Amino acid sequence: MSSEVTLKEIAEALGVSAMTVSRALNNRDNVDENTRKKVVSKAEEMGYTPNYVAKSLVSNKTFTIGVVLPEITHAFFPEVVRGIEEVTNKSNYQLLLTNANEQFIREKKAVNALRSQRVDGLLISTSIAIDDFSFYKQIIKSGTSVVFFDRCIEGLGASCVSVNDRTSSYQITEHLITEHGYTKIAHLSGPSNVTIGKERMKGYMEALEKYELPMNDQWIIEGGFQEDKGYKSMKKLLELSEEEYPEAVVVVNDPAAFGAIKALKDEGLSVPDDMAVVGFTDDIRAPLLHPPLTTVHQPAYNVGQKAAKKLIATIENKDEPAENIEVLTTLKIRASCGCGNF
Amino acid sequence: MSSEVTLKEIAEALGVSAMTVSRALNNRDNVDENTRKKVVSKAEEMGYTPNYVAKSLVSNKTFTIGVVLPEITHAFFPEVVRGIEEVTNKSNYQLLLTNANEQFIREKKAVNALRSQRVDGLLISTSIAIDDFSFYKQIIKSGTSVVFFDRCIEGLGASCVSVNDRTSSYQITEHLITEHGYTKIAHLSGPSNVTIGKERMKGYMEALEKYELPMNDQWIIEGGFQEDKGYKSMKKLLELSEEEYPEAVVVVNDPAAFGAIKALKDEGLSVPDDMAVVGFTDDIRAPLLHPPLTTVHQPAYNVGQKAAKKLIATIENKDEPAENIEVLTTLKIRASCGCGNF
DNA sequence: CATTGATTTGATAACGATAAAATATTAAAA
DNA sequence: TTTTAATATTTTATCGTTATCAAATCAATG
Repeated sequence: MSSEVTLKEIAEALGVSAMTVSRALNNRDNVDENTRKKVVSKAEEMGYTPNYVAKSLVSNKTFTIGVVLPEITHAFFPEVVRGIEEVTNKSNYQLLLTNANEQFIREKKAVNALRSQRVDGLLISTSIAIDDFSFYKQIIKSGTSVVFFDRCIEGLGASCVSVNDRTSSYQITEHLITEHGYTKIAHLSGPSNVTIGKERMKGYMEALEKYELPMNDQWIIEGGFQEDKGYKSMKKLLELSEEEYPEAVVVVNDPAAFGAIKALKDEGLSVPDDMAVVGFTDDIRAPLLHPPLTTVHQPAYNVGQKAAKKLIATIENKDEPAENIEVLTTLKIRASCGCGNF
Repeated sequence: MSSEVTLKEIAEALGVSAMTVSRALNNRDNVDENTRKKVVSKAEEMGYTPNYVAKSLVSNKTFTIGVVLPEITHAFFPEVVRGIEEVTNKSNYQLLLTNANEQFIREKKAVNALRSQRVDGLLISTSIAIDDFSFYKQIIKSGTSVVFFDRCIEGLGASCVSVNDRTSSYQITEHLITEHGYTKIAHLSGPSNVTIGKERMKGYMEALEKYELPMNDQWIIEGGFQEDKGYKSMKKLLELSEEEYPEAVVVVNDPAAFGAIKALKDEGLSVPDDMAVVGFTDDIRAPLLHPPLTTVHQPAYNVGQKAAKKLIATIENKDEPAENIEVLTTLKIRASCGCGNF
């Protein structure tokens, strides 16, 4: 960052001690009003910017929060980041943003880097494929402030902000059953080792159980969160004979639902007449689809705000109790489920 | 961040000096292989994470890059960030992300904060409404590495990665003229004090001049980059009498075009039959619109990559010459311009 | 066995800021 | 004017790491 002006240089220029300059610039008491004015104007004149690196070394505080995302696409996470941003900005924390790209190795690397940067706390949405929690267990035990969001790891004593995945998934499945009378309902799931994947699957199954509908292993296809994964899963589902086709499909999220719908269209099938499709996320593109996608609206911005607030509270008060915060979703009924008039 | 293990503590535990531990962990020569092994395993055992804050204080290097965005919506910038991210990740730099929310005061605050954090360099896309460049002039003169992207400030000696806004705007306007024979073409512009706003306006005007079409002040409406701004601008355009309506409208970017189309629909007008509309950005939603939006595809990811690469080169070699890099766009011809078959 | 040279380790200072303790200065009270 | 109290300033040490130079250890050579 080039050679910057230091306190000492200002001090020398004025013939006072560095300490006095420090005091003056930080508005502490015990500084003569004249001295303060002289110092402030000199600092301005010399283009002084305080060195937070040095400050942090003394105070053991960086006013920096590390954010670990599993992906940065157009959909959910940028919106969460906006929510985080709004809160941290008000409290003068800076965001160190990292993207693990759905790989736990990169996630680990990112977390370690952030810890080395001595961030004051971590906001983490964990990548898929974690089976070993010892990494986070140790970090949390070491006293690091952590708040998980969306993709949480439970049982580690850290707070968690998520969406009521299970009940939302239940509700949208229920909608297909009670409003449309579908009895053959499939599920294109996410990876089973990610909480949200598991939870959404559970909600789907609970709804089927409740209404005593047939559960068919061939109708449950494990895939992923991306469009191409949804496409593949649907292709696989369509390998069944036509008589075995379900009437409706609950897809784990919107991007995957986009892929699934594309697969249906590629096969010459129509949505929702041949097969109804519902998603989860309320991606910005969902209302623009043909037909507009029925989905679960996730208040991403709100998730970000809540997580950031909780983390800052935890940072600034070590006795802040951990809690699981569930942000509530709303159903967005559009046309892809078979509802008309859209 | 809680109490962390230090070099000294490891040193004491092993009965050696801190210096030896430092050397061992940083793979310097002049360390006995046995000592190194002992140190490394002890560090592992004690859960040591190097304190980059202290390291930075000595080395005057933070391996951190500050990014200043004018907004974080779903469209262009998250994609740019992904591109930046890809490059910085490979070079082990961390990203400090800030959002100025289109306000220069916040932008200034963000830049100062980042400078205080002693970032190694800055990637800046400047907010609208800057009339005074002295702020950046001083920063660049102080030796700070800066690369502007998308919304550049020229003439300050800093590199800049942008899109060929003027010629792209020219081309899409030309398309309206030569392919569709429109002679009455309006422009909903961005704020005139932002480079990209100015450039796109210029391209539009050059096309009109080239083809000797009438230029009408009532057809040039200054607005902004957001959907609501586009909506308002179009409403204003529609205050003209119907005979004065243009046949086509070039909108400064896609979100504003979405707003403009909404305004047209609200007035009962159809796109493109009553009025053709084209945008700029190739927002993820553009192909999903009714009708799909003809627009200019901006390689956002590529802009991010190029900007990050240039910045890192500048950081690591102070003699790296400044340059203006123009990333080329492509026309995305869809249906909103009047082209059929979509 | 002393000498040389290489290798390995240690002590000290420094990076830029601040906390805490020690002085110095000024103002108020006796 | 002296004493005391209040205010203002300086000095020293410290945060965790590394650069630099000094010291110690070791191996090889004559």
